[in-house]
Amino acid sequence: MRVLVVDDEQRLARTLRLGLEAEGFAVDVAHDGVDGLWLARENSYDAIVLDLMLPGINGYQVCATLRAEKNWTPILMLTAKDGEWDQVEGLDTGADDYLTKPCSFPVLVARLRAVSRRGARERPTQLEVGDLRLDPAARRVWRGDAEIGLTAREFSLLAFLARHAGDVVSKRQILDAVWDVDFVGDPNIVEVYVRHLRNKIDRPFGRTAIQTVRGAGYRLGSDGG
Amino acid sequence: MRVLVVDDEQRLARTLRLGLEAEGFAVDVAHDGVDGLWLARENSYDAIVLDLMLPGINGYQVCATLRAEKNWTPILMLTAKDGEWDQVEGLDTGADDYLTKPCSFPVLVARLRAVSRRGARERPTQLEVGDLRLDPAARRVWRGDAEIGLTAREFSLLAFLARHAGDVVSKRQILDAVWDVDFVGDPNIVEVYVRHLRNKIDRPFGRTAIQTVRGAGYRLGSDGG
DNA sequence: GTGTGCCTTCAGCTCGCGTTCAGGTGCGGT
DNA sequence: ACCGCACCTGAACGCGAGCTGAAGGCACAC
Repeated sequence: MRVLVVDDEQRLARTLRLGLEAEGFAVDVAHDGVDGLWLARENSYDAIVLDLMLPGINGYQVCATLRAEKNWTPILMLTAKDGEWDQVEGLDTGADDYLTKPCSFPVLVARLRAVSRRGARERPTQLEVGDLRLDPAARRVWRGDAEIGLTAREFSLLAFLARHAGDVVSKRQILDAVWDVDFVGDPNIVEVYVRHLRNKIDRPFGRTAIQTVRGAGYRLGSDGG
Repeated sequence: MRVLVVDDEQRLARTLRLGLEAEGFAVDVAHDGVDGLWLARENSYDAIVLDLMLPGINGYQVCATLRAEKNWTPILMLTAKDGEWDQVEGLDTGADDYLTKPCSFPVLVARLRAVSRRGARERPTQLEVGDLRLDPAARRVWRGDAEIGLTAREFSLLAFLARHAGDVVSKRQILDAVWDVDFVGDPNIVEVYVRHLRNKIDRPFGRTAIQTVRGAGYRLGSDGG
């Protein structure tokens, strides 16, 4: 779970980062609207926590800009205002949920989970690449009619490749998405898991769906398999 | 699209009426549980927005009463932040969705549409997964012809799994839905209850309807049992 | 008070999974 | 032809997710 926190209050931002990381989120932080917008564009987050009041461009504008760019990353808006329900009127910037500061941390985490889950639900139910079929919700994979058992990591990796089917994805991109943005350790782990996958989804079927692009990364293609 | 709003806060009810009408809904408003119940009985709505805290009879009772009367109109329950959840025993009141106040208007509309859409395709009185059958209203469960006695928690858990049959649900999702959004305590409780359930609905029948998906959660499936 | 049933906590255990490592292989560059 | 680097391979290891049995605590009935 990757989360972007955009808040100019250093102390709050820091608290959020630490707390969310403790909850198992991978957290990026931006301290103003420009940085936040840039990070949101460059990366793919599961959710964005966005403070309304920001130096430079404010939360509304960040949100509206992203939506205008067809970026549907779930956004949880933080507002210091009282009068809570006033937000109801005319607040259609495209945020998925609102929270009034101060709010309790468990509440924020719960809402964040709800919001990102809802975003996830709107993604395609099934992924298909050639005769390879995977169901992210059920966490199941088939090659033709044969179901294949994968471990959690193997599944995450395959799902990531499938979402970028036909494209080359670098080892770094894979580490960021399947492991953690700040993964430290031997990148060889990717090769190891690619091998596991090939042994399960390719070799038994005489296929080569996962191709190595030397010096660039890997590509999942329907051709060759 | 006819919608009934039941809320005793005049200002909020007014805001909702105007907003929803602007969205093209036909809106009726009731300011207490008795009126709400009466309107819900007399008319046929596509959805009901129901505040939990009401003078006289509360939202929970309204919901339970309607369900007891086999009225399956989709219900979107509104709760104030924190605390009120505690009063909702087992969280299985028969409401179709919950929303915590304050919430954004777009969110409310989206959820309302989702809920009424779900209701549109003939809400099943009973949940069926393979030869497992459960009646949420009566809180009874059968495997084939044999009725199985479950405790409140066991039933809530099974009902939640059944509503997401075929999909993997994480331990966290289960805690949020069956226990509380801000449940604190040993998540091991989920494993314990899964075990209880298996001992009652699977083992005696030589089935494995509840599958463990290591690193991801649990899945209730018709296959495998 | 006594008893019963349910919810929750805890500690011990097991095995699968994730990760690391130490070679091995082959492609690309010069 | 040679070399270096990127990638492949097989095995080994440590850990932690999930399973289990038991016991404590609480509410409710009698």
